[in-house]
Amino acid sequence: MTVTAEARRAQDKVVYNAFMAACPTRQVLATIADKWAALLITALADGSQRHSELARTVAGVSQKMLTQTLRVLERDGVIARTVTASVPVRVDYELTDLGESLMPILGALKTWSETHIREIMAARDEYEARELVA
Amino acid sequence: MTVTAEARRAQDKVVYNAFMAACPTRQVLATIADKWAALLITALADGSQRHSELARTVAGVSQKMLTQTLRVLERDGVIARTVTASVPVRVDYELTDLGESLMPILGALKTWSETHIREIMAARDEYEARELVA
DNA sequence: CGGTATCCCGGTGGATACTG
DNA sequence: CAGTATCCACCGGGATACCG
Repeated sequence: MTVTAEARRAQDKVVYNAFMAACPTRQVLATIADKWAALLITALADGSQRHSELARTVAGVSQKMLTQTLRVLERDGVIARTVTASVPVRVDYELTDLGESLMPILGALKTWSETHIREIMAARDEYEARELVA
Repeated sequence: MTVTAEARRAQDKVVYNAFMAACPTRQVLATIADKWAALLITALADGSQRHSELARTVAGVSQKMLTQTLRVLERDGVIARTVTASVPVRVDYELTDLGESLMPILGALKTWSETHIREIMAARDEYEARELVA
């Protein structure tokens, strides 16, 4: 019965969406685990930086993504944006307490990554090697 | 001078790419922080599961993304795939030692998320409120 | 200086159908 | 059951140009 199958899938989707929306970890990952966020947070761990400083610190980020990512982090209360009305304008970004509290986790992740990256690379090489046989 | 500006940007890009490729944390985030990976790893934390079990546990994932994500995790040595040649075929997935070693971090992330999700939500609401004024 | 606005390409990921 | 293949809509994100 096609109709009920479709209905079932639609229902699954609703349940799934509710699940996704409710899952705090997903929310947090969505905020801090995208292409630039973790890098920016880490960059700000050492102290506040101006927009242009961040652009240099996190080399390779485009204007657009820098601003966009900063907005999301500001929106979620991880960083604070301070505008100083001078000529030219000066904008500083710094971690909030919430942002600071994230550092231990990012630190642990960094440590784990540096410790295990070789294993991962080795696993990849091995996997590639097996692929060549097939 | 347009030429040098372009050359500069190209050079920045090379430096950036090298930086990205060399950064272990980025590699790890690319592996575990995508839409489904963290969910799958967490699902396997309680013990091995079959392909179809995972599909049910992580409700909402498509066949394609389930298989694709499992492949990446297998490739990076985070999970192990075991095929039992029977009829029908049986495929089990389980965490490797490397995958297990990831759990404390994922656990910490989960704890942090559950602890601070309210603050994040509050920050968002406040941000939205400010937006309305402007 | 610190942004917006616009264009557009490529990759992500969902839906569907088919295979061993 | 587990996986592959195809098609396609969507949007992430880079390049560029323009504003306050």
